[in-house]
Amino acid sequence: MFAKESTPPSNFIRTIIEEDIKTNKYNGRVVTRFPPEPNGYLHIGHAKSICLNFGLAAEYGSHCNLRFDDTNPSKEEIEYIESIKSDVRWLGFDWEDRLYYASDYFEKLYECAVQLIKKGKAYVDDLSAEEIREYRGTLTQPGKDSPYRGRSVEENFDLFQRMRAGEFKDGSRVLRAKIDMVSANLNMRDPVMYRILQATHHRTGDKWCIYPMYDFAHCISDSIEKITHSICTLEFEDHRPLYDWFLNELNLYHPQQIEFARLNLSYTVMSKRKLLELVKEGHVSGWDDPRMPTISGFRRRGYTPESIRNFCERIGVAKRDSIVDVALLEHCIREDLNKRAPRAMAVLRPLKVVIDNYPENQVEELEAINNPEDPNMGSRKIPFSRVLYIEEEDFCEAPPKKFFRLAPGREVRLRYGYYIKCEKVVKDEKTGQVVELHCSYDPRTKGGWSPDGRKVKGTLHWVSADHSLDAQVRLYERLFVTANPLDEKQGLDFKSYLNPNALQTLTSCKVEPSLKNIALGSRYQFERLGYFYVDPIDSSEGKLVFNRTVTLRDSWAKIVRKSEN
RNA sequence: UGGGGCGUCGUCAAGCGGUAAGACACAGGAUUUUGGUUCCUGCAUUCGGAGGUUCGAAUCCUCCCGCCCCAGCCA
Repeated sequence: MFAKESTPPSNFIRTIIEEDIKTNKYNGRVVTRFPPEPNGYLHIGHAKSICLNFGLAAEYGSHCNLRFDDTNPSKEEIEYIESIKSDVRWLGFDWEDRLYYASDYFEKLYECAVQLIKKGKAYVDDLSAEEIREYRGTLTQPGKDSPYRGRSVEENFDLFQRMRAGEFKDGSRVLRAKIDMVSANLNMRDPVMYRILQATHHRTGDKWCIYPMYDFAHCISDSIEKITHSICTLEFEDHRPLYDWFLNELNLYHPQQIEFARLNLSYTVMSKRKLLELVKEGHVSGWDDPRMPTISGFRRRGYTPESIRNFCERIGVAKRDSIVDVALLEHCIREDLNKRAPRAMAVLRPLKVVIDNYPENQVEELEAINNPEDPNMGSRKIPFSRVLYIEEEDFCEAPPKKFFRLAPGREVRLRYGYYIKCEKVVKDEKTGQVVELHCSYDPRTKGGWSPDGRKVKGTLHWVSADHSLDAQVRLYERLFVTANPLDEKQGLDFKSYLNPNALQTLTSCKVEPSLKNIALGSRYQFERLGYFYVDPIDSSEGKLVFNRTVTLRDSWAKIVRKSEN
């Protein structure tokens, strides 16, 4: 693990940076930035970008800025800014005193625009949005010049000043770069630089009624911050000529834009728009619903920042579109929690077991190891008594082949307890449901060892009925039933692939008494079941609510699945 | 049918003219008081296809095929 972390895999961005350092392109500097728009919560795709940008900076002994790309007040909110900051921090990254906003640069941006106007490289256009679209042409047909393209520098300057002064209404005019209406790259067909928006900005208030567009604001913001490598996703590749054009025309410090493929994860969706839709339509409880691929969702699910960082490193960085198997993410969190999470016993679907030959009222304290992977975590005592609960699925009246658990007449081990043998099955007369088991125990097998060396095939987890604590447990599965919900075959909407069983809430779970006063947000492995997280929001004094982060690998389930097919 | 990208194992992904890393997944086996963990073993004679250059090609050239992105006053 450490070897892996100390020698990060090679990728094309690192190669570019190494080359730039060698040729002294930026005097050996490496400065990056993470530039989210505060219009939604961060998802694991952003985590990839965060790890990349902050990681690269750290690797080259430099820094990465956090900059909010807040140029569109109609979509952006303070709530998102706060969530983004806390998510980046939670992931383990630090922007120190370099928290920036594109809106901090509005005045500078305005000056740049004026400069382009004076250079004859920008003009105010009175065409409507629809007309601009028409004049732009199509993918295969060139565009044509706006009738306003030939305005004088003086007129453009005057109009632009009056746009800023609020003399015109929304949508009536825009400022455009004068580039090339017949360019094969649509982004170069006189892109809009400023639009009029009579909106209150979350930071600048009503100071502005014109707002810069992404292409104009982003390159200049990068330049102001002396970024060296401006890393963004593939869809901006076509924008690079424009990025370069603005900086060249303005004669500004010029960072290098580099594009990589965004992360896609199987069994989920990654676009903010779609995630917002799930939130707004109530398919999930919020942005931090543990079913969501958001950073806050994974946090609430019980994922650790380490596991997510490790995942981001393992998936690599490249330019080809891909869908990473969510099994890799699950592997990363299991790997982390296996080493760190203390073990405990919890019974999700309790089946009552009475040990008939165990003395009534007797209680024994048995020793249980907290984490077999880490002896330093010590051990604890768990009470054993005559009436216990075991997992419903650990008993089978007519066991199939390879079923090693409890069955009539069969002996199994209770973990850290005794060997018990099923003597009698009690069923509900009406439903035929097994409601209780009567077993006998072998007093010589205390702790789970047999002096005569006889072996049992199965070891079950259990809790003492009188000593156990009640708990609510939420079992989470994948949000979608299909690996690629965007593959909308037969015209099906991605939401038609939503997994109706992605959340199952169990309310009559029983957990061992040592979990009495555990900390909110702590993580446990419930033996044989999976890793669980104490939900910090819904748990309270005397009320335990656990979220299942991920199940343990389950080779028995695999066998069952195979035999079913 | 314009422009920009991309095609290496089921999924990610190294490789940059010297004869296909690694991870996940999967399949066997060993160990095991978690059917967990750990540990072995197997898993691309082949790099989208076809030609060509070369002693030698996933790497260079040519053509072809496929996939993604672009026609917001979103980012």
